[in-house]
Amino acid sequence: MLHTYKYPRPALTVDCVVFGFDGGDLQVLLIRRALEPFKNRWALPGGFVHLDETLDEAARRELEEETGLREVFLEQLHTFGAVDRDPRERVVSVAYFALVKPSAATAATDAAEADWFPVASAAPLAFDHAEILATALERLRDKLRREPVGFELLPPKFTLSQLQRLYEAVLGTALDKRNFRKKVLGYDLLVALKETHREGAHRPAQLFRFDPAKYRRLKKKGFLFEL
Amino acid sequence: MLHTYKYPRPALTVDCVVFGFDGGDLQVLLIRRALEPFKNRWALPGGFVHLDETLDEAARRELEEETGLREVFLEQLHTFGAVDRDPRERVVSVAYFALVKPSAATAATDAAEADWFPVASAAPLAFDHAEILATALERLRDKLRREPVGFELLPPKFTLSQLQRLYEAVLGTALDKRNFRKKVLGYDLLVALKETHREGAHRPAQLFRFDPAKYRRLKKKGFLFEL
DNA sequence: CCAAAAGTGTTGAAACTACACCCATGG
DNA sequence: CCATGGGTGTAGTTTCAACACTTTTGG
Repeated sequence: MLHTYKYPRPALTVDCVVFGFDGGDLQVLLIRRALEPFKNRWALPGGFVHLDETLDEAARRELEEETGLREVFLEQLHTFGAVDRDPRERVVSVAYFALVKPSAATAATDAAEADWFPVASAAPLAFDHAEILATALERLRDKLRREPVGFELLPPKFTLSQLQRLYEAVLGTALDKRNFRKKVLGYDLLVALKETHREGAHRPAQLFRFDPAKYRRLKKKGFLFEL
Repeated sequence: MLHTYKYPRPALTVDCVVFGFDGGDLQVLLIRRALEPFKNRWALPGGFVHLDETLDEAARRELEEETGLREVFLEQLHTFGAVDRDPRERVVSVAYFALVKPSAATAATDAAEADWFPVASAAPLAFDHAEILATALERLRDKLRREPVGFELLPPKFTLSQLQRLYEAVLGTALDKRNFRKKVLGYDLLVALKETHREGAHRPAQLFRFDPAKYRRLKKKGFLFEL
């Protein structure tokens, strides 16, 4: 069945910039394209928006279809509409950015043609996806400093050092250990667990979890997180 | 001529939230709709995206066509894609937000069915435009606190009191005069002019202008403006 | 006992808040 | 001369940055 309109319309897609963290590098999830154009190039997961779904729904659907990921932190990023961003025809793309925890991240690797790449060395990408990725990175840095979202990239139980390494990897700066701990704990958003993290030949580390309820309460009172 | 596609496509529009400041209230520019649906209701200026223009270009074109405004500060806000946001058919809208100086603002009033409303008391709006406006307001508050964009809502030459009133109107809080002046001048982004602003039966006020070049230089060095 | 990461306090500098009076003008 | 908004400085408090050593573990 064909669809006919009085005026021409751009095609509308969603693309997702999916970030993960392996303890060392910030990573992006990419899909190897099976079809032309840009056949065999790596690209952001995404696809066409259906008429009966919202943009958010389209992003989640495509993400699940192409990478198997569900229940991730997902947020609209920016809409890209350069006239020639797709060589075939006019395509406008609503970009999303997603954060996934390491547990989910490994699942994604099973997906057919998906793989993780350190953001620093992301191969040449299809379309304008390099630009989209750059925009997403900028936004992530901003968000990390102003909202407690780092936890979305860590396991539910994590150590302060893991959290610090994440901040350092994303922001690209070294942070002072004592000041970092003071500040983070000062917000009183982390609960110390009765467990420790043992690994390697050194003192075990205290595990914490993030308390989202506490954060919501604080946010309502106009509280501003700032790393 | 008709246009035919293999899969159905949403229509794609842009909508602009245009803010102005009259010295007292923050205002939005609205258009009275001439056609159904929502005939005679007030709505955000906007319209369909053409195939040969970027989204930014579409926003600027529509703005000029419907309000006569040109050369305004314009930035993409968010894309709205609820399935039933337009009762006729699926329409996805890329929302923009714009800041205009008082001089330009008066021009807009001449436009056929355009008028300014205090944001607080914006009449019932068409479609989901109230939601778009709310999102834009949130963004404006955020932006005003983190980037020096307030000047886009003031005349090229302005007094510190005008600037402070703008901040107070947008943020909805009273600010301490001395601290405000100290902070703003401390950034060294304003140049004191040799003119004063005389008005009313009191001491004339020093006029300033914003120095965009200075700001660009500072920004490159990782400087963060914060009111 | 050695290597490796976890954990912990203090001090000086800078930034923030609160606050009250004199100044220049027009009417 | 009076009403109106313009303009200015300080002191106490809080926040920030810099900085080095001890602890616990596994091998």
